Amino acid sequence: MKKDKTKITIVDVAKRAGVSKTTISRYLNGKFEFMSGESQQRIKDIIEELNFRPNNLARSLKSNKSGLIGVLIADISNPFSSVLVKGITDCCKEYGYNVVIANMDNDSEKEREYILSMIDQRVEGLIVNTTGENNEFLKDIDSHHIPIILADRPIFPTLFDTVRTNDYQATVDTMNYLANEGFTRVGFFTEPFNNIGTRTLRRQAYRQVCSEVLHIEPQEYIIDSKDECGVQNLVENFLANNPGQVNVIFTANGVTMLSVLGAIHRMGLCIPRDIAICGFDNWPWMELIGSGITAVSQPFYDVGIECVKRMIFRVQEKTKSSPEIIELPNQLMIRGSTKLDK
Amino acid sequence: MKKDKTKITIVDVAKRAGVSKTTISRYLNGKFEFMSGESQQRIKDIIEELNFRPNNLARSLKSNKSGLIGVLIADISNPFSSVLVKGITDCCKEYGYNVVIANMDNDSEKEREYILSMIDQRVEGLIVNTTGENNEFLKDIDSHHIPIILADRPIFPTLFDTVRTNDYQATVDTMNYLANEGFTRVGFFTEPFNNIGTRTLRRQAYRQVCSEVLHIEPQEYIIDSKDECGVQNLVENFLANNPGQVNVIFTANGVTMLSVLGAIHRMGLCIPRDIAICGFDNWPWMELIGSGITAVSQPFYDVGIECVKRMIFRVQEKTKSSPEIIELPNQLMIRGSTKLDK
DNA sequence: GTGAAAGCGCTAACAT
DNA sequence: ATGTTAGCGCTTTCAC
Repeated sequence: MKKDKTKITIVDVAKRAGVSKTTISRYLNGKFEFMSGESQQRIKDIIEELNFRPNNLARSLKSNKSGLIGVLIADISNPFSSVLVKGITDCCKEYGYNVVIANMDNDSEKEREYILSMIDQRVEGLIVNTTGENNEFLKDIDSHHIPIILADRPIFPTLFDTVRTNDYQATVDTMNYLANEGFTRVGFFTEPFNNIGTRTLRRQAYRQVCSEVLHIEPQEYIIDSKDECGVQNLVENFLANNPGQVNVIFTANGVTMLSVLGAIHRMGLCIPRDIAICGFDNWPWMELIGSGITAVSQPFYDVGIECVKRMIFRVQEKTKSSPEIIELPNQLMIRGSTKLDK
Repeated sequence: MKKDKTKITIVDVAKRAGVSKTTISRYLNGKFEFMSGESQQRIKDIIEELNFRPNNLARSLKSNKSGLIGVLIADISNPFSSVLVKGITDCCKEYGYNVVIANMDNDSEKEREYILSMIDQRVEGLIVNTTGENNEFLKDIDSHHIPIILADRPIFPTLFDTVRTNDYQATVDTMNYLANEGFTRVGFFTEPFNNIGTRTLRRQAYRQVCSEVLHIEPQEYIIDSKDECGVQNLVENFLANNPGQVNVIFTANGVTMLSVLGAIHRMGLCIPRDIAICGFDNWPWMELIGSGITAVSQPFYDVGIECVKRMIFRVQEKTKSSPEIIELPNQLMIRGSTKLDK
């Protein structure tokens, strides 16, 4: 039906309409005051007839605004990421931005490469779920005058706008809940910390409640989620180290939860009779395991939304204000995996 | 440490280095044969000193190559999507492309908007996990000479390159397995078909085995996964309709599986004693439900990879060849949810 | 109400 | 080995 043999430009439209390209440009930018009603209609028809679409590359070059926001995700296969990305893309659409996305694969080298590549693309801002290994590098990026918003994972001291969840408080609350429930030993299972602010915060909170409320030594187990056998050993260790106690495992994130649940399943243990468990990240399937897995539900979608809103604020502000931390509330979903028969 | 008060360009570098901008351009493009070793070193130093990064917008405008690939995802919150996206981004990185991503939210209107927006951005190709409602529109896009690759969801008749999994055969195989296992009734649970090729194919295969192997009437249940109550009713119906039979539920995708499992869980039924179940999409947590959920594992990561490879082929080919279907194999993961006591 | 012309930052003939 | 020049497609003064 429609055809266009070769790239058609504003000039083609202008010729066909018998006006100058200035007028076409004005039309494209909605400045209809500067043309007659006839011209306007004519141009409209011709654009449709030629199936013309303005070249944003050229527009962007002129205006120095690409309409692009760069999003760097530490590990996009983490289910957390897709919810975050959904929040970001949904909100960007509202503001008329497009999203360039990159997957770091937990590799700080890739993170650096991508950041530079995004700058080359002249993205107007960067939303970063950081691998945690590029703090210095990120600071340098500031010299490119590109706003950076950290998603979920803070960097200390606070140099950038950060949108995160109240992990510290949520951990404290969960630990207190466990203490009230009658648990006497809590094992903290986590992936390696790797400078990731979120994990570190959760550990701090865990330690605090251990010493101040439970009056026990922290018991921390660092797992390698790819090593099934290793995870199983750690679970065994935890149980062996705490005979006669009321034990519960606290996992620092969803990946760890999945690994530990796998180990428990292979070991044939019954939740919560043999071992209770709870942890960060809440997913629909958690309702389906036994009588449900107690979990901290994190508002990742909203984190995405808030990141974009802050980004827009930064892009529009005239004089640079100081970085801000936006903290969103987590919610503890209590299910059967931490309910003791009383 | 490094500073740049204002946007610095190739001209600034040229001035500082005492050469013409052509030479800088050559340097940026690695054409070192065209300059002395000294110039090369000088330029290198100055670029670092000024913290200069070439403006890709300008480069792209010149070369008419944005280095961008557009990716349209029907529903990015579907776990399937994040694996697909990971495949795509990983592979794009290898070929030096960046990825612009958009979430359709299963909305065909948004799909159209985004496609146009991507064309405006001059993406070099489009990878589309389509909502299934824009077949005509997609055809028109061809007039923009932009290669389109369909990811996972085919459109019939075949007008575009498509990378998908062998759903038809996998469904037939699974159905045959169920028949062999001793099941006499298979209920097919799915979300509305909505023109989505994948779902339609699975239904066809289901029907074929019903009539040719099991010699039963197909029993299809269309669920609304948001309506918990409704799902539960359908499961009850299925059981009520088939008293005295050996029943199994076959779910057409992961979302349906989750809904149906939720209903079964709330109804207090035991898998597989009261009801057996299996279906499309395999996720780690499926090992953890009872004695495991039998599922068809789909190679979504590889689908992503193949989409990009095909895209690269299209971008580079001189004369347009006809569309091709690339079919990747699924794998049936047999677990306890379909094992009958014998 | 409309147009001519300069220029965004870069690339690529075509010189020399 | 290096520079001059003419654009890429669009926006935006400034002039009529």
